[in-house]
Amino acid sequence: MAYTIKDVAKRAGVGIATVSRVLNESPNVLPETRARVLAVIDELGYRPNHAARQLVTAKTNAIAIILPFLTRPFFIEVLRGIEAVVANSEYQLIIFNVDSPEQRTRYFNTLPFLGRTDGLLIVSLPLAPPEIKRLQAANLPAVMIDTQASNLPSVVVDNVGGAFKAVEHLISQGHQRIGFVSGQLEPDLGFTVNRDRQRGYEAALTAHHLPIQAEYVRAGFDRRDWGHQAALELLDLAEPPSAIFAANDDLAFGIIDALRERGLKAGDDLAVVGYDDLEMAQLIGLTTIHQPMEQMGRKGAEVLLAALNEGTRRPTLHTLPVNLIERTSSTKPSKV
Amino acid sequence: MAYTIKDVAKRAGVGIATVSRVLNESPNVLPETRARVLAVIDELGYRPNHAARQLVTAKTNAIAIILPFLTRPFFIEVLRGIEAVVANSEYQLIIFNVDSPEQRTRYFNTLPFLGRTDGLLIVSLPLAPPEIKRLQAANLPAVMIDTQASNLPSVVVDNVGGAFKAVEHLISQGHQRIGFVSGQLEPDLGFTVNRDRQRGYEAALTAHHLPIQAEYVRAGFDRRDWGHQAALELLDLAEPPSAIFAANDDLAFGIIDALRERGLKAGDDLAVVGYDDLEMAQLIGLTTIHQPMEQMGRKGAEVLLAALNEGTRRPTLHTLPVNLIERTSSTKPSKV
DNA sequence: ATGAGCCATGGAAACGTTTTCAAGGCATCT
DNA sequence: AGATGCCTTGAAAACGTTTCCATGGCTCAT
Repeated sequence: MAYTIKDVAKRAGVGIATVSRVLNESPNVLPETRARVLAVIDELGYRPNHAARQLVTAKTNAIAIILPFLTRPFFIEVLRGIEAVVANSEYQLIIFNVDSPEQRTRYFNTLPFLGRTDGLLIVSLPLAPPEIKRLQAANLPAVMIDTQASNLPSVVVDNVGGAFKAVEHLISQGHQRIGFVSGQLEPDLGFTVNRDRQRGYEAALTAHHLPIQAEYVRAGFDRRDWGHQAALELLDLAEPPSAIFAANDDLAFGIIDALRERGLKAGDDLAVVGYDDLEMAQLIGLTTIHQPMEQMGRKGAEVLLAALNEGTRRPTLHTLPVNLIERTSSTKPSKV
Repeated sequence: MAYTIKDVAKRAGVGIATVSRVLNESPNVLPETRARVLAVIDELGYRPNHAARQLVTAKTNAIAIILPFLTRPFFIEVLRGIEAVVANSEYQLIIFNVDSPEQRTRYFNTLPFLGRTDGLLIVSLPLAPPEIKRLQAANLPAVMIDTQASNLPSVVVDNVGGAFKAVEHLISQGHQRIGFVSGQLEPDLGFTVNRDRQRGYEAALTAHHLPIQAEYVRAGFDRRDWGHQAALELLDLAEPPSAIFAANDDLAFGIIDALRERGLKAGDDLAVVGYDDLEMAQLIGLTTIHQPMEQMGRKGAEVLLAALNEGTRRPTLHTLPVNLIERTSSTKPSKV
């Protein structure tokens, strides 16, 4: 079929080893030899066979990214950051989406990327110790993004601190009764975001000597319609909160929707703060915690590439900062 | 390092050919032999080496997807559909994002996926004839999604027809002066969406004996802020349009934003129709053309997999339907 | 009983590289 | 002039599979 290194060698009147040396930019090749070989390569349109190369070098030049819920904006942004970095490297990006606990288990049991990739980026999915052990046994460098493992490099944001900031902001606006709406606290796939943000919520209340009221905490699902429903439930309480902190922007959108349904307006009638700073948050004036999603992806990819190229493999923890973006959904309420 | 087929053969007391036969589910193996080999495989935790296998079979078990602007919702949805199908196959998904004309050129000139993938999914990027020729010369099956090539299987939606529907809807609501806001008509990367939708816009006007007025057509950029700016420009005309058809939802969001700035409301004061039916369109009540983005991805992936498995390679054209979703942004205007 | 044919199996070639090792040429130093 | 050593080069081994081909045992029909 396609030309092989042998064809090039024959045509250039050299041995295949010399062609290989030219291909791999070995310094010990006479300039004129190199030129001749390159000319033949160009003439034939020769391209080295990846599989053969991989077989002998045991290097795939690919890395895999494993992430859940390809549909959610957060993961897309992370993916973007990763892609941007990887595209500028010699590596290719193989993507594995996990949408269910079964799929997750299957992936980490069968390790389908083993032998197909040089490294692994794991987004948001916490790993059990035996799973980590298996990765390390397979000698597969891995970097965790938005989740943490003590013996793997990890890139995270401070979810507890971010939630603390959000709630503290509401308190500084004079709010005393602050609701919390989030997805499952112990979800199937083991994310800890919601739990962490709840912790930040509680810490902020406690720090300001406010009570933690169970009826103000609504943990349900990571879906907009849950935000909607939870907001209605909170509004129907005998003493409804005057502000709501949503564990992510999507929930906040649902909440704002519910308010509108009741003829209320976020900001004027009830303060709402979200988390993520999705593009849409700006559009509708949602106060929220900005987290550098794309940058998390970038950072994670950079750490992995560094590990691959330089062999560095210390399990460093990179914590990226989050900050509050004040918009109209949390302006000072008329009545406190 | 890892165990090889030789280790398994030796330990099972068979030849390597027999192990290979077991691995590949060849029928001509005695059940007891098979069982013995499988036991050893399990015992050693043996896993076949991909590179070696690829080298001899010339099959990679991977497909590549090339798409622009990983950040835009449309492409994400398509990607989702593709991923869903591919995940259930034996193939892995390698992703190439192209954000600039240079990158596009580089990809299609160097064909970095050549020899690394068995097939190609190309999203939205039109291909020049020589590029197609090169793909076919390399014997790389490819399927186009949201773009069309006469000699490659293609999955498209009817953009002209969709735009026609949108504008016809506005006309049926009594509108006579209808603006059109879109991104570049001849963009760098060669998309034809905007051009196609403009054609639909003009066709609808003509079909209903309405004039095509140049000042009502605002082609600029595929960005929300352009929608914003274009809307303001249209409003400032001596005789502003009473309705605007936006070539995509994102532009429509910008338009609605601009209206709000002027104290106007989409639907009440000026009708707005978008295109895409993004999730957010529902949230803000935008009338829009729904296109089955995820399904396009699914269909494209299915066509490619069929081509790979069955060797079918006819350049069939699959056109998916679009339909109008009526919401509040296009309710009957007070004054016509 | 004998030949034909089938089935399970193993040996070995082939896939296309990289890399090791040996060798030859040439310049430099003594 | 001869020895030393570096630089360039090529032959061949190795990587771990699949697959072709040959072989031997067995069944079945004659």
